[in-house]
Amino acid sequence: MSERTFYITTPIYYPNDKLHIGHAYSTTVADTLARYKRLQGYDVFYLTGTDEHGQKLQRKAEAAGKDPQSYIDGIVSWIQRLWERLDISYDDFIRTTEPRHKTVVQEIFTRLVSQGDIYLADYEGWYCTPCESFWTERQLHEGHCPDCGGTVELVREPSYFFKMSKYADRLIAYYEEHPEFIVPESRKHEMLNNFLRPGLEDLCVSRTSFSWGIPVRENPEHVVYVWLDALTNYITALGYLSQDPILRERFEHFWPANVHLMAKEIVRFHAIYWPIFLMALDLPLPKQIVAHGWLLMKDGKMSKTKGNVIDPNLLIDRYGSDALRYFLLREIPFGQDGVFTPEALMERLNFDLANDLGNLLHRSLSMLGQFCEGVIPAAGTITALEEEVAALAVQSAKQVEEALDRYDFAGALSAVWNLVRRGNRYIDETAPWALAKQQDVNRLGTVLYTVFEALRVISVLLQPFMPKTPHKMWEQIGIEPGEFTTWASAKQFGLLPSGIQSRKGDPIFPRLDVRAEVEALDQMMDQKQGASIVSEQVQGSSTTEIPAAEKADAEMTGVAQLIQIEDFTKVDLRVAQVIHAEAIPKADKLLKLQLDLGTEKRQVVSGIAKYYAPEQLVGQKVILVSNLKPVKLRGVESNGMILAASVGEQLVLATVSGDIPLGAKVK
RNA sequence: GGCGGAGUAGCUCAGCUGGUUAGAGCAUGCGGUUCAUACCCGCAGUGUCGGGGGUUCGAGUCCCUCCUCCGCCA
Repeated sequence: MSERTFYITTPIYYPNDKLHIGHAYSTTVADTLARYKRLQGYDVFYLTGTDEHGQKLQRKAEAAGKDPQSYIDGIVSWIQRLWERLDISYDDFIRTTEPRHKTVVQEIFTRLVSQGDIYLADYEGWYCTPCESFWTERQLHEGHCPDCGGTVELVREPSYFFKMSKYADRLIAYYEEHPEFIVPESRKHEMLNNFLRPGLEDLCVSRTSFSWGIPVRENPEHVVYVWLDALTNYITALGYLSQDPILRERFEHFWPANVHLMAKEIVRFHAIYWPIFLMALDLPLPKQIVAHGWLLMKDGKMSKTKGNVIDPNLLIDRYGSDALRYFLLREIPFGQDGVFTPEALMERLNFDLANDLGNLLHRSLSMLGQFCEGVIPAAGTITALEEEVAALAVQSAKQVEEALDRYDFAGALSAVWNLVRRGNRYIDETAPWALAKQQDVNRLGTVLYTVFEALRVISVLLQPFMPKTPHKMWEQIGIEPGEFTTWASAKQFGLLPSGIQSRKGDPIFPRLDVRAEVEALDQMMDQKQGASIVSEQVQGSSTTEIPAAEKADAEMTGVAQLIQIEDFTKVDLRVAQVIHAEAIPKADKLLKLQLDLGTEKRQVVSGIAKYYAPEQLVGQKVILVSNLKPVKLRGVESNGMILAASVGEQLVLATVSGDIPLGAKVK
């Protein structure tokens, strides 16, 4: 294991409802940092998860006629599916209802009681159920909850309290000794001026008004306060106080966290309560609390009632996960609020991705095909111009790191795009088509080599932000992930070997019809929740209860069972030939197939062993779903799926009716 | 009311510890190019850097004050 570790967390999300692009933003930001650190060679642990307790969830489940856990399970699997679709590379997903979390929280609570940091006393206050918050008399706004304006009820109950005041001075000192602790710094001032300096009140850390929580072991009518429960996920997930020595070791290895990432509204819990809990447990404090802004909609904060939420799945369906990630990271100045508008999204996708990056790759490959038979030439004489491009590439790589180190994602991407634009300009300046006409092979070689080397650097630098795009670029350029795609390789210009056979494909980002897309997106938002139901039914993955009103809404639109042509074109079907087939030991249904797609060979595992003997298959032409995410079946990697028709116990392979080259697209 | 942040080209924003003619992208106008996804490249701009005062040889960048917006708290 590497010496350098990097532990990063997102907040654990509250699964009372489906998530929106604001949550996707937090998680994407954390993912980008996790990927960046992995590329730099850090031993990274990236944690996300769900915060599954609380009265709100209990009531929501009741309203849906379900027990809380099964209600939550449905939403959690929806969330996990979303993260999968967004290429979120988390190392663990913690759910606060898991035993590994609950038992440790109970143990922590017991310990804090026994050392006197938590004590039992009477609590009286005004309670707002939707907000799960207690308010003092004077905090109320005309007798109503100052947060939501709802009704409050006077509650008196014996409760456990945490002695916050005992640790306040130590925390202030910690802030002073660690000026980087809270990012951005203005949040630190808020903490100091509003809470720490005026004096912390003891925090009520238990509830008796509902039962959906972690029971206090020595007094089970009490459940642990949601924040004490939720925040500790950051240590329970790693293995704090685990029975398993390997997990305990993991905790020692990664704790303290390098970054707790979150939106600004929960900074207070992370910057005050959490460090104090940790002090009481005698654990080191996290290195940084990093707060980002909100993603707002045109008409303000996202909210279900405003009907301005947009299901991230719809955007992924339409534009792809990389495009969505790019937009989020590029458009929102980190730390500030950003505004989501269909127009802004379209501009970013068309201008930056399609016109600048996609077109640069495409035009370069096109020239390479026409002038060099698709083979990357050796560079000839290097002039000052090439040196300038090379210098910019190296500089861009450094700027990306500097920007990422200060959480300036927009700045990092803009550094990459400087290089993209320089690439386009370089092509104009050198006019390879003219060089080809003049048959200036030496100069043409230099120019095209330089262009592709710049593209290689660009692809390497994009890895943290857009996980799929670099692979698409490499595939078309003709390089395999390896020594030319490492993070460090971006700082060296001239690594790309010559003689590579490129494989020009479709443009990696299609140019979009702005007007049509804006209209479609506006409509999606107008449809409110109906829109996400359509998406779910297409995916067939939801176990979430759909309220009747929303069901009716979906039925009225009448399109739930239809798919768009775009949905179909996402599936890349190819003609392939079986060149080898063998049974997989201990798997009576599976065969391991080697396929020839013309341009490449593929290994696919197929569940057709009951119907076909391996020798029957060799030579057969089949239809391959070529862009299916790779999986391991019985430990054997499968890169795609072949199509077959089946009914009952009958199954036949789908094939082509005439002669056509391998790799031909089926549509 | 207390504390903090922000106000820079039509729009979205960059401008670190004060230093030569204030920048980028988009939008606008003109021109070039044809390898490319009607794409790309060049040129042209416009800005009293919220208003006013001050410190300084010199301030968008520091200080004071006022206006507007936002955040946290009460």
